[in-house]
Amino acid sequence: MEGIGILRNFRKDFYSLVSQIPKGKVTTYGRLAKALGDKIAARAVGTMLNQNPDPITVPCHRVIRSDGTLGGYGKGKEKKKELLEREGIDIEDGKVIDFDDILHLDFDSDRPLKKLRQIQENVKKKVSVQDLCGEVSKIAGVDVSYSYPKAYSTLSLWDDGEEIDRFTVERETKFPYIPTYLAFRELPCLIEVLEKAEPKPDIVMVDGNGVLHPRRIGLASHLGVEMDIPTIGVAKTKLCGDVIEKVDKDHRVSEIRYDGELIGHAILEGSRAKNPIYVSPGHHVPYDKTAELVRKYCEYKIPEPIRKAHIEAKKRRKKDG
DNA sequence: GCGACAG
DNA sequence: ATCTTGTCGC
Repeated sequence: MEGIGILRNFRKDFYSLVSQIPKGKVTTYGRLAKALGDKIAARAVGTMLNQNPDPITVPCHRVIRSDGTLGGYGKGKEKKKELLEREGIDIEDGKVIDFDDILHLDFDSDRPLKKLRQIQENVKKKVSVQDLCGEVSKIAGVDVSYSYPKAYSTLSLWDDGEEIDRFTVERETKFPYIPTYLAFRELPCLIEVLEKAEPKPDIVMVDGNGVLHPRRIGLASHLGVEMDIPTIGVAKTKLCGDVIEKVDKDHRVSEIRYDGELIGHAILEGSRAKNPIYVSPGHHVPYDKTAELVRKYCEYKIPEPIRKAHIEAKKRRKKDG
């Protein structure tokens, strides 16, 4: 996989960025996200600060919210306030005063997320929704469960409507969850579990999007190109796009469009399901075949291969995680 | 307060 | 994704 170096060092590089904030200055979650290359990572910034391995060299107390309020702190907000005031920062009514003057902006960063976007653009060129999966009998569903920093990836293998195998692999999480960059977190896990699958599935259902993505390169599509296998993306909530027509018991399928372009379908199956799932081609599977195949495997809201994988991965996490 | 960004 | 008891509803 391209950009593996970035993935391995992403967290370390982030903590180095935080260490650049000098005493007497502050920055915001969003500014740090921008320094990483994409403001969408603001919440991931908060999560990583929360996992700060060394508060001595990584001054996460100097990261506050864009409205001047302090935000969270591992040892409590009072401790954060105390540390900031000790560094000469004025706080009134829980807000930092004279914000602009002490805002640290000039981070020395190579903006790793910008590079990852470039990788996505390159991979996207290789995505195809042409039918190359042929006659489908063997289907795999994959899902990943987390107990930081461990990741448990489970594969559920089906042949002719019957589950024939199910197993889990364990590895370290190297990259945080950042919306639209999910592939860089889960791809290593999914590739590892899929390489061990025997026999090889004709098609893989992934817990995440395919081309239903702002850059048309979600996890399922990225995985499909990376391993050169047919894939389908199945998401439980909507990442982007508009559901054209309301889905209910009578209208179980609706197109999802983004900038007027078809990028997937909302599908409501399973008698107890209230909200739809969001389905899109990953690689080498057309839109109609994607929707048809997913519906066929929906006993409940989520297609069975993914559901079984999901339950098993969670079980493994709770057992030895 | 609303809207909201896969896992 | 994870943190988490009981509870409401089909």
